[in-house]
Amino acid sequence: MILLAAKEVFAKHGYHAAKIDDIVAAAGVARGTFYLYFEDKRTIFAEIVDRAFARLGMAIVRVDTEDPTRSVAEQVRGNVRAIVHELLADPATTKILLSDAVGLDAAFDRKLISFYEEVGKLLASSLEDGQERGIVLPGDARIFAIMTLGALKETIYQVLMRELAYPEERLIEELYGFLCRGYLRIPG
Amino acid sequence: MILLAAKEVFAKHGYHAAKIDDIVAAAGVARGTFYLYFEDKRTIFAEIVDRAFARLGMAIVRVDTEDPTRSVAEQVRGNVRAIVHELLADPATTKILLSDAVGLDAAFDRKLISFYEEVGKLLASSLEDGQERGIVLPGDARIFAIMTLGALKETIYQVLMRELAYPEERLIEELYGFLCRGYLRIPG
Amino acid sequence: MILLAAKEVFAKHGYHAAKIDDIVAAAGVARGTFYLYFEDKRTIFAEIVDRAFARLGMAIVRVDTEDPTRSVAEQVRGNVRAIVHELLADPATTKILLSDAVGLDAAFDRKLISFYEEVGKLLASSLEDGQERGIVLPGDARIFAIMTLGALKETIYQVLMRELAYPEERLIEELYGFLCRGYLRIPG
Amino acid sequence: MILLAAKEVFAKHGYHAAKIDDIVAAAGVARGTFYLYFEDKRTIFAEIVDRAFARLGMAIVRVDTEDPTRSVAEQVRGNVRAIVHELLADPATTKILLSDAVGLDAAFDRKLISFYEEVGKLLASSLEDGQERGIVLPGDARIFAIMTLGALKETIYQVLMRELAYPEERLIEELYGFLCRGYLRIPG
DNA sequence: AATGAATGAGGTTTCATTCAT
DNA sequence: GATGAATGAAACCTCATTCAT
Repeated sequence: MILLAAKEVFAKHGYHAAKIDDIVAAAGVARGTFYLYFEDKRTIFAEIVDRAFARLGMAIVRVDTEDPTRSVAEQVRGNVRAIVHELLADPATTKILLSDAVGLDAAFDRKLISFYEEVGKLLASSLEDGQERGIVLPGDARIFAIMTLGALKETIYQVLMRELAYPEERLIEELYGFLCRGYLRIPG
Repeated sequence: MILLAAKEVFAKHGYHAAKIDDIVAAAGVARGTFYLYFEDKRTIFAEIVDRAFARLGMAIVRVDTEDPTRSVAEQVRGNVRAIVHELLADPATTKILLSDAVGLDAAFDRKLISFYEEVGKLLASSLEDGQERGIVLPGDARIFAIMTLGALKETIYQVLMRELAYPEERLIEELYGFLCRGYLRIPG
Repeated sequence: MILLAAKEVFAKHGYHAAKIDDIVAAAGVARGTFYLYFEDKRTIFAEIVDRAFARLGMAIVRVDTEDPTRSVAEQVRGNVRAIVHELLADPATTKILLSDAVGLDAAFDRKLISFYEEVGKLLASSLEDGQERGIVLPGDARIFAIMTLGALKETIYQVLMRELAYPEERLIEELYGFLCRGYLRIPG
Repeated sequence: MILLAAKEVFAKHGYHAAKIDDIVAAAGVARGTFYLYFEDKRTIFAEIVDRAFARLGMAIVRVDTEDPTRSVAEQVRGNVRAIVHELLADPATTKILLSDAVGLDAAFDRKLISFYEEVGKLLASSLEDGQERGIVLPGDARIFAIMTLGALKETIYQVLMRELAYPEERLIEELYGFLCRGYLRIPG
């Protein structure tokens, strides 16, 4: 399938270094077949990114602070787990999201920023919810959300790019712990 | 000066959309003159990134837990302040670092990863130092470093790309607070 | 029917802008079906032109200067009328003949020139006949034929392309008059 | 010079069969050089046609029926002579005008029709002038103009395409005679 | 040192045609 | 007979780089 082949090629070479020829060769179809299904290179790349965003969007569940069946801790961990799992399960796509799609062009930057803004809003509103219940420390929820997102993105990015050998569960625990406690205990 | 012009053009359009013509037009020199000073497009871009990395590298100072004149808190805040300031003082370069330089090609990815690895090592070793003194919570210092870097990068990235109106000092405080406490206080 | 659909599409868009897709869409058949009936795009276009030429060829009747039942004037008018009628009755085909088929490629140019040459020969021989009988002024009958053909072609071409609103009979009279008298009466 | 080379190539192969490669080969420059001076194939073709139209437009002079120094006959002959000369002097361009530029696409058709319309208007207004002075027979001057144009175009077209060996002066005389007298003398 | 006209490799895209179903 | 998914040759055009002046 062309989309799959394209995903691998983009992940391997990056957007610009990936030639249509590479994609069709990987897919085992003729050049024309590519253009039968996708308008152009940009379009298939956007398709890959959009699908990934859609999957990720579905992996994130709003935290319900009043849910009697699942503690907030469980729900937060669950979210972190789902996202980390989604990202690590398909490294090619994740590399595309975190590396190739970044700084592609102005229009694509807007798409990325827009997605992260949505995620940020969802997270921030959960955090504000938590702040009302005293579960979340006072402070700017929007920035909390951004920093959380950044910690997560960078962790996954470096794990993938540097091929760091951390088990998934370990990353989840570290991220969760970081959110709960930070790490600095400055005396006095 | 050509380098300055190139910086603005790269920041505005991104690496690939930036044409040599745009750069020389912005610099007010002829096309040939560009190649008198820079080997090629890649080289001038790398030069911009390398200089930025050098400046950033110099902004970061190893935390000395035994310095009697400056508390650790002060030193950490000072580091965060220096980095944030450096990044916000030259938004064009920062946009290049955080957006355009990402996913450019395999070689450039290595350069980026390598810089972040260096920064991570420095930070991690400070953290390990702090752990011995009980100032830093136990845990994987390398991951702490990565998450810290991610929180910082994403904050600056979104502030620049979304033109969020946070005063510099505010961002520093939020980042510092996040490192110290996280934000979650999960009951029970 | 495919030929009909092709005729309309060629007339509307011109040979090169007319895509096989447009033709089969207009004909309501699948792409493959087209190639069941026609070798290729060139062939169906040539078919349209050839049929048109055949019809036109049949519309032209050699003038018989000795026919006791129809005067020469009647016969000439009849020829002009038949040709004009044939051309205006099927504007799509006429546009193809006078516009799309012109300058298509070397081979097609030869086909056109060859048809016009045939028509010219027929006309010229009638004119020579008339010259012997004093009905046609002395002069180069071949050039008379060419100019007559040109006047006719241009008139129809402009009527079609500019959508000039001349009634058929009017055009016939003007053409006939032009052939009989020219229009200049240069004094002295 | 590229324009010259393009003209020859277009005249020889026709618009569509003429490849940019043919043009640059004929011009002895690299492919990129072509695009340095001309936007694309269409543009250089239009440039050739526009220049030809401009030259032809300048060759045509409005007939002044009151000019005491040149008789109307002289002026008409002069016009025919100028146009025929212009067309025969540069056969490549003329072939382009009369063959390749025809039916190229809708936009180009409009350009052609528009030029012929202008020429037609100029001629028609001269003819109307002549009608007032009794020099031109009564009748639709617009159609006279069209038929005149057609006779001229077709004559030149066939002379070029069939390589008919008529001396220039001969063609001028035949055309002039045709306009003055037509050729039919239908008895009774 | 500075220029900018010329270069041409390299990539994208189109669309007439084929052929297995 | 009919279909339409697949083909791939062919052509266009861009733009980083060179080099004679």
